[in-house]
Amino acid sequence: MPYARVRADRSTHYGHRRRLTGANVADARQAMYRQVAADLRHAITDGAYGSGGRLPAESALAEAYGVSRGTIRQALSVLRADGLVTSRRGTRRVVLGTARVPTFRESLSFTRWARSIGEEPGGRVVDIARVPADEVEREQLRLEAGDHVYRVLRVRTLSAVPVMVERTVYPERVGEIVAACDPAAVSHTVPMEERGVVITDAHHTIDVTGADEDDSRLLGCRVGDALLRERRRSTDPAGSPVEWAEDRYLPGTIAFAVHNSAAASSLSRRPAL
Amino acid sequence: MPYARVRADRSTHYGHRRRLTGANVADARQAMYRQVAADLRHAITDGAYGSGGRLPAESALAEAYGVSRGTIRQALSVLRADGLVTSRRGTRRVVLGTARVPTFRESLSFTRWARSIGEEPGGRVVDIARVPADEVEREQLRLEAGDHVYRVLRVRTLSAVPVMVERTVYPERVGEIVAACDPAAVSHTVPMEERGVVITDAHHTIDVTGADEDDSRLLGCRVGDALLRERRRSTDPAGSPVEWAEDRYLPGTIAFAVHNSAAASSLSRRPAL
DNA sequence: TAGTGGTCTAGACCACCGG
DNA sequence: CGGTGGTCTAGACCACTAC
Repeated sequence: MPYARVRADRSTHYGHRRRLTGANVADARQAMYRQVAADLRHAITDGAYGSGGRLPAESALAEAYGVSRGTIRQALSVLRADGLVTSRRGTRRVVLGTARVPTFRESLSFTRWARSIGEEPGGRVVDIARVPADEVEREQLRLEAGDHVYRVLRVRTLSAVPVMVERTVYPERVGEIVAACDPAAVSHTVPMEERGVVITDAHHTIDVTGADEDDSRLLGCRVGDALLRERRRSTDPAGSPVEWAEDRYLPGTIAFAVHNSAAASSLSRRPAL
Repeated sequence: MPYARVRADRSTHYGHRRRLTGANVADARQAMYRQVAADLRHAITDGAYGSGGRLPAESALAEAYGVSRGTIRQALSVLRADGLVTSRRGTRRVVLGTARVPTFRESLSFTRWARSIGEEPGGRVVDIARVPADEVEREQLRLEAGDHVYRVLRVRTLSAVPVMVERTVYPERVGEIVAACDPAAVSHTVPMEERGVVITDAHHTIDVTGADEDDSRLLGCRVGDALLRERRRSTDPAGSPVEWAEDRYLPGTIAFAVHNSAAASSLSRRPAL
């Protein structure tokens, strides 16, 4: 009975408000559909339904959680986007996989990601400079001619072993925060968040490139050796660019995992320039 | 006035049904929210709002399209998943980018993708065999011991130049379709669809690997040279695995583009094995 | 044919952003 | 403060699947 969890919480915290209408039931702590989604997610990754198994009907879930069918559907759409379940007319939803799906924040921060898999992350700023933005940077960060950016070159480690070189360009207001960090700071994401810089969207391009002299020196490979490259433009809730980054990984250290579906795509091939 | 388009279509096809209740208005051809999403998508990629510009309010769109706010929100959630717009409480949605986002089907089929960018795709089956599934294949395709699979080795070309080697494993019912194709058939996806094999979900893992002897011979590179690798497990609407594929691209030919957001993630790093 | 998820409506209250 | 998107409800009809 996976859905007992949320119900218990709710009768404790909000039970007396059950009869109220509108959205006042939610938002108090977290949206109801998120609680339901989290609950079902745990049930699925715990194998409560098995791989290829069927979920209860929406109507059954609605009754069990004491919410409307719309709220249940909202919760399930989260799980569908993560690739945990399919759905189609006529039959109950089917569990596609039981693997845990990292949160968005884990997917953006090398530090959080490393810790989530039990590794010891490290980082060292090799070079940082405040310079006028070039044309590409102005385009990517949506800046005006004459605006300045911070360019940061940094090597990232797992258990003290270098695995990735990170070249990030920040608009001035964000770069100032990074520039104030200790060069050996493990995370830049955390100080940024503490200063109110929030990332809600990211565009990624993944391909292969050859190591240059910086890469060679920092990663201990030869110039020209192939590296897995991720380029990323991240934006805040207002849609303003927060960073433009190019990460280069030693082969064999990491892989990128993506899910897409007819309902929500998000992955595509692109000609490599 | 981007939203004039759908309205015109609708008054032509369904205008007389406007007053009906329930979902009978939709489904007839395509869901209303999909029409609205497609219309807004075109408006955005045509630059009608500019990059960083604001969309009309949901209420305004609802009135303009003659549908409820819920339907508009459903349409906008599609665009948000594609990374075309942000959204947050308090302000209108903002356009994140104006680049066209490929459809899910384009993202799965090398042939469709190549044509969508104006390239001439080709393919040649180098080897195909029906064999008992090994342990990994049984796991990936959710098969029983003793079940057979088809293993297909194929080289893919753009303008007759080899760019990718494809190793695909199919369960028997799908493999039979592929085995019946001309070895030089440009597309396997199309015959599969004609026989009722539909793919609705795909899990991808992207990393770098070294070329083996087959890759070397077919792509004209040296053994050990780095290739961009995509491994993919695709499932049908019922959640049954349809294929398990490993594609290896010559560096510099293609890149993968992904969007993710706090609202709908789907991208993650993984330790390489 | 019964049960399922897909689509749509009409209305409500709220948190949040900006002027 | 008004306007915006976020959340939730209650109900309806339908397309589709599986038996």
